[in-house]
Amino acid sequence: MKGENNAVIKLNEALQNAIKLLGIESTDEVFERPRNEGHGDRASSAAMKLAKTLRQKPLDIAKKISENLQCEYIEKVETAGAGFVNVFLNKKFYADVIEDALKQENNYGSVNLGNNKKVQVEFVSANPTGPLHIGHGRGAALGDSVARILEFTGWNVQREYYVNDSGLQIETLGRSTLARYFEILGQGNKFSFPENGYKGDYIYDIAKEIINLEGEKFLEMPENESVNYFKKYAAEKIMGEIKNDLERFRVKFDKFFSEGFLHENNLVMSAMNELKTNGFAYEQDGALWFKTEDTIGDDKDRVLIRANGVPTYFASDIAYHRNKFITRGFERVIDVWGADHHGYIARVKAAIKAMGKNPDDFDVLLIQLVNLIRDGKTVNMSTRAGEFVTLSEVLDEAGVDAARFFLLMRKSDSKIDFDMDLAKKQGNENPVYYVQYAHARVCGIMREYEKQGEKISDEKISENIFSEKEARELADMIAFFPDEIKSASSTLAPHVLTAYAASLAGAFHSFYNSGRIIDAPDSAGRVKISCAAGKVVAKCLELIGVNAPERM
RNA sequence: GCGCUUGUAGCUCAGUGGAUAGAGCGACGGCCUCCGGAGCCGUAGGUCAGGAGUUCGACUCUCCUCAAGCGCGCCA
Repeated sequence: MKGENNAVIKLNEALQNAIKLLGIESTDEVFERPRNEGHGDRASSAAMKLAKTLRQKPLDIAKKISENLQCEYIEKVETAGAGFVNVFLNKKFYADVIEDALKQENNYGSVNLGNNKKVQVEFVSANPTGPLHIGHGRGAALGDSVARILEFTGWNVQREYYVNDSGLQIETLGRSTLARYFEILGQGNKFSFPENGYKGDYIYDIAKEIINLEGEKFLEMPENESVNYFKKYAAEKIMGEIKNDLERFRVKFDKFFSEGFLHENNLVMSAMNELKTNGFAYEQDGALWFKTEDTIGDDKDRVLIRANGVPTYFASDIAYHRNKFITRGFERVIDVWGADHHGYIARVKAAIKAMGKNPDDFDVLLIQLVNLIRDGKTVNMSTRAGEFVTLSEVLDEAGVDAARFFLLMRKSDSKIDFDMDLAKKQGNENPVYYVQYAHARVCGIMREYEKQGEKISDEKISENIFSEKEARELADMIAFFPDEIKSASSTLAPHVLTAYAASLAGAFHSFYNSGRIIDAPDSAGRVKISCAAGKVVAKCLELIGVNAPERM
């Protein structure tokens, strides 16, 4: 398969053929990497898994498998423990791994898992009521990286931001801004600040802008007209700032989808009618209710349209997801939500089932809180109270690369301590520099190599380089890259790649320190290995949206 | 009360049924005549929250208990 390593494929096929010779029709068994050095370079536990179906002792099966194993890369086979098959690889394997990785250039690791199917990733979707903070940054980094990884693994990806531009929150935003407008003009007693209003300083800034643009005319205007103007102005202004922050954070969207669009085109009501027609909604106490199927996990029926005729947020969300799956034909939909919305998943899945789609095609990635730490202390944040550190401030301080790397280092559903002091450090205690440095170091070597009038040759790598442990381990890391990509893509988990990149960088640094690369007996081959490592590091960084600098 | 998530080294966390549980930071001790020392090598550090079960085999799956966070609204 394109993107995989040919040498690795041959090795795994040898295992599969050996298993088939036992009378098993098909198997997807592949070699694993044993933890313990004494257990060889690759191991398989297939014999133990097959013991039941074959009704033989695991160790006997293991012996048969090892006798059947035929592969040009295998130097020695042992059976061990309860029924492990341990394989020792020859040097040709590592040489071929590097040659194949280099030959595939930018496509190395680009395994096709998606078959060009349409998938939508919806993320950030922060309400335009205030600036993005570090938590939104985590969602942005995650959604964007997942989208990059899916693209790399053969999915047809669309990135979308859902703009909650109608409803109560925007009303509150407008009223908050209008209240500040009156306040600045010394008429604070004539329009009171809403109870759950937005208290951040940015609201004052927007009010001042309106004063500069429109003067004092809203002091005399009817409240409804003023609020309409203020909410529209403030929301657009804030949305503009959000877009600027996202662009700076290297996050691009294909579409900003407006909630207002759903209402203006009557799509919410038509979705509700469809549910009613199909028996998934009923009226009671003057409201319209969604009939939850208990099989999907939600425990009670939910209101769709209130007795006063106003649809709930859930109703818009049903219409929105109907639009994704049915109107726009996405075969798979991935939403990135804050973990505090987890109770909502069952409800939306139930709705997706009710519209005749498979809820398994809908994934929600939950992101836990980001705990910002400065000077060893937690910085508390609350959007409404106006106490928060904005994403933009974090980027000013730590830079885009450190911010993205840190936000993607952990799996999304565990909370992160974002240590501002560590992120700012330019040293080996900061993992992002460690990884970037490996890349810059490779580039430095390549520059030096070319300065000496040399270049990467077609000549095969001299196999005896791989009698050195550091070279073998680096080549082995490179051999596993396609597997890491598969894992990151199928579990929608960029942190797999940050962890892998750090290990790969470590393997390269060790290789570098174990002996000279240029001006060595096998320098042509050693440069090739370095070059392959540099390219894989660069690809990892690209997939998490971090720069791979040539100089630092 | 019910549900979701989390609990692994001093700290922050990896580990989607395989062998003796790993990494980074922090601590301690070494390595520059040399391609980039933003680096490398080594040492110490564990009741995988606790208990039971399934399995040839459990950090991983099931159940119970404990602890933390978050949900359970005709809010968004």
